[in-house]
Amino acid sequence: MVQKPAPDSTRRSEKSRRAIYDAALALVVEAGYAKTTIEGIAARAGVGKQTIYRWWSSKADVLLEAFLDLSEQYAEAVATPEELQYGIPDTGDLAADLRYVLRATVDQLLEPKFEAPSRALAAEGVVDAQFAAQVVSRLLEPQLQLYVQRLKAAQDAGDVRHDIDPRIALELFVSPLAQRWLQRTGPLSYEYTDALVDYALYGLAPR
Amino acid sequence: MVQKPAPDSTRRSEKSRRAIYDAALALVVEAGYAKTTIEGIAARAGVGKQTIYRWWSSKADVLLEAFLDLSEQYAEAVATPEELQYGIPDTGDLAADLRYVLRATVDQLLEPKFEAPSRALAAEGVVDAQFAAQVVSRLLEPQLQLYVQRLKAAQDAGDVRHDIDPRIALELFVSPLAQRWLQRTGPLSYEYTDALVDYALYGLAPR
Amino acid sequence: MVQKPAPDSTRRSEKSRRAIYDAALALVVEAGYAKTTIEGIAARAGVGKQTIYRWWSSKADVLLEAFLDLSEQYAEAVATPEELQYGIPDTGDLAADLRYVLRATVDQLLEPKFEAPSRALAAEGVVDAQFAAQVVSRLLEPQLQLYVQRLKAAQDAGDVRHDIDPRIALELFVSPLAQRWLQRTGPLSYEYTDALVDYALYGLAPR
Amino acid sequence: MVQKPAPDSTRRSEKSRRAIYDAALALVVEAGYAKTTIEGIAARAGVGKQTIYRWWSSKADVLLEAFLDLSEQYAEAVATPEELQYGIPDTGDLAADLRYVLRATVDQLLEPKFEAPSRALAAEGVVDAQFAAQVVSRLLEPQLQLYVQRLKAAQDAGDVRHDIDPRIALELFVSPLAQRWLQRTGPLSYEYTDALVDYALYGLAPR
DNA sequence: TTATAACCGAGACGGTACGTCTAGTCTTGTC
DNA sequence: GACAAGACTAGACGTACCGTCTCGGTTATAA
Repeated sequence: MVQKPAPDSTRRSEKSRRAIYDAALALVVEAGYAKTTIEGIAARAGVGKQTIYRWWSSKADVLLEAFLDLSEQYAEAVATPEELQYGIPDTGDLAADLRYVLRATVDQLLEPKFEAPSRALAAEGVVDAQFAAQVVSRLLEPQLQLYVQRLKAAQDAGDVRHDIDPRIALELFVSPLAQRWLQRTGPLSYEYTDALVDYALYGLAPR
Repeated sequence: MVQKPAPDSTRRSEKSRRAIYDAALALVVEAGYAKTTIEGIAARAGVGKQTIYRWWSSKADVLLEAFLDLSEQYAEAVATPEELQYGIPDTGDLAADLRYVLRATVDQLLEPKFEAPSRALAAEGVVDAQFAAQVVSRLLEPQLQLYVQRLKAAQDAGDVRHDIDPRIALELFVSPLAQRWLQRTGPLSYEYTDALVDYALYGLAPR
Repeated sequence: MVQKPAPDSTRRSEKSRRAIYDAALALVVEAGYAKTTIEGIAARAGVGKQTIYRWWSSKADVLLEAFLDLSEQYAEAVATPEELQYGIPDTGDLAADLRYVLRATVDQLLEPKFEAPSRALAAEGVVDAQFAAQVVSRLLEPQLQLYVQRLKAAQDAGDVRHDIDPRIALELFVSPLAQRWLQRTGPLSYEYTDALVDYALYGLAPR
Repeated sequence: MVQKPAPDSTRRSEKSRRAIYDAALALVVEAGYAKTTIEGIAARAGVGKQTIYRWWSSKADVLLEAFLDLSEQYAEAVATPEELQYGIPDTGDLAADLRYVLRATVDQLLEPKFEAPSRALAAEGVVDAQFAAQVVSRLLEPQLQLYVQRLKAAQDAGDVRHDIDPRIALELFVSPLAQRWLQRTGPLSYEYTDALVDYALYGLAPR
């Protein structure tokens, strides 16, 4: 089997890469993922198709990198210095901190520039295990680890049972929100996320 | 706008419909959703393309109906008479009942004949709101309502706080499983689902 | 080989046949032969497709009968009693008679209701030998025989050489007109047809 | 109206063009014009459909160019140097020259590789005025002009009346042959074409 | 006078081809 | 050698008709 020699990344055009990211994100927002095509991205970016095929293996791959790039830019632009380590606030009141973060997540999930590409990546991952591994390791898991850290701190402070696994525990409030958003099984609201925090922390069974 | 007259469903070929369902499901399992085409379904079913376009509006639409049909068949074939009302068991022990059902769900989620089409429907819904509404109302919500009923019974029995909303509460253990499966954010196992039931019922905070 | 039993023509619907003729002719005039379809004819005639397939073997076949019917109607409506035997006038002046008939032919060839179906039949015949045999025997040859008769009369009157074959001779003036019209190799005009009569009767070589 | 940008003909694949010509001609000969499809041509030529649609506007258009190309090749292969100017022989005996050429034409008209595509082009032209203009200007008229030249030479030599129009005169013997062939109104033979030359040159009326 | 068989309008069916669109590869000329 | 441009083979899209078939309904002889 003849292996195509890897392209020389030192000679890569930064301008083209940026144009491709912008075009891919814009098309997904404007036309939807299904109607976004490699040809369309190339045309909008003013780039040859081969330049896309040289550096990425699929439409989804382009979009993943474009979205990661967007997230980075966004984080740099918005975050205050103390949020730059990009954690979940720790005011000592776990419930309040979680309510705050989930409310912020709701806001972000409804912002079209994030929503459209996020959905595209998620959909691709649902159906393509290999791609899902990329999405999880580069996008989802890093975010979930922030919750793990906050929950571990809460365990140290005695606010969370010591026999629970933080990696599972976070799913009690994160996954319901994720599923409602992804599968549209219900509306998103602050009341909803507040309730999730309450139920998750104190359980469904009477005390 | 010119409206095509609706086809006469009384003259519809039952044989063709069945063949289309079978072909669609088989192709999704064998080749994957992305490589499943209307043309391929028609060819495999021994049917003209127009027969598909006459009765369904898209590949996803075909698959949804095929899957609903499959579920019906499966339910009829497998269910014992008392399960035929198709509920969640109520032995009086809520935790045990939920553990049982979630373990069964894990088994089903890993069965290829269910997994492949389920993922396809989910992925389409993630990206297409209109289709998602169909999936939710015809597939997901009916299943979720079974949990609502069981939780209400548990409230009556005093096993669940009276101030919680069952429709939200069920998400504490269902959504984590759904998300791990859909997005592949973690492995599925009986230990995992057992833990979910425990955490959800008794909360994360110490008693 | 199982032979389909011939349909019972005594029970045939005259109304449908007329409607089919009208629809076929109208569509060929309005939309052109290529865009005229059996389905279109059936729809316009308010007739089931099977009613067409029952009585005719092809689109061309329908059109041939429709055109023959039209010609009959036209002949009955227009012809004076003495023309009803439908011959070429014989005033004793062969050249004048031919000039008259060819001028009338030019007029008819340019009339859309005749032109469109005539062209369609001709085109089909060019490419389909079996159909051409129908067209020749039912449409073209009967008309050409009128020239044969007139030329034979002219031979008897001594106006035409006795050693010529009238069936060939008539082509000297008829075929040029036919070809100009069919293949559009030149314009049709009275001057042109007058010239044809002159050249044909008296030859190209100097006397 | 949005105009598709014209493709860059300098980058056109010569190999594909040749393959398309060959496939088109072969299919018309083997299967007939009606059963020759763009898809079939593409498949036989080992070419994408788009490559045909990029360079031609219709099946008829492909065939016209294929036939012109064939004619060129044929002319180069067969013609002796002196025939390469490709005229009608001028031995001084007009009648003999015309008899010779018309006999050769009969032979060619009956050769399947020429007959099938010629008929297809003629049939299309009968029904499509715009296409007919192409056929006439690129195929028919150049051939007819050869007769015009020969007849003008004959006029100079005193063998043809000076008051006749050669462009019309040639039709006296060419059009009958053309019509018999096209519309199959009669058999083709050397006796027939010889008679046409005789009648046309010396007229039908007695001398 | 009914029944019964054909024609009839309607249109669903298995197919085939249309003309368009995009995938992914390859080629050409520019920087 | 990366790049913009775009021609190439391949094949799916959704539509339009083909010619066959099945369905009720409506006549028009034959029982």
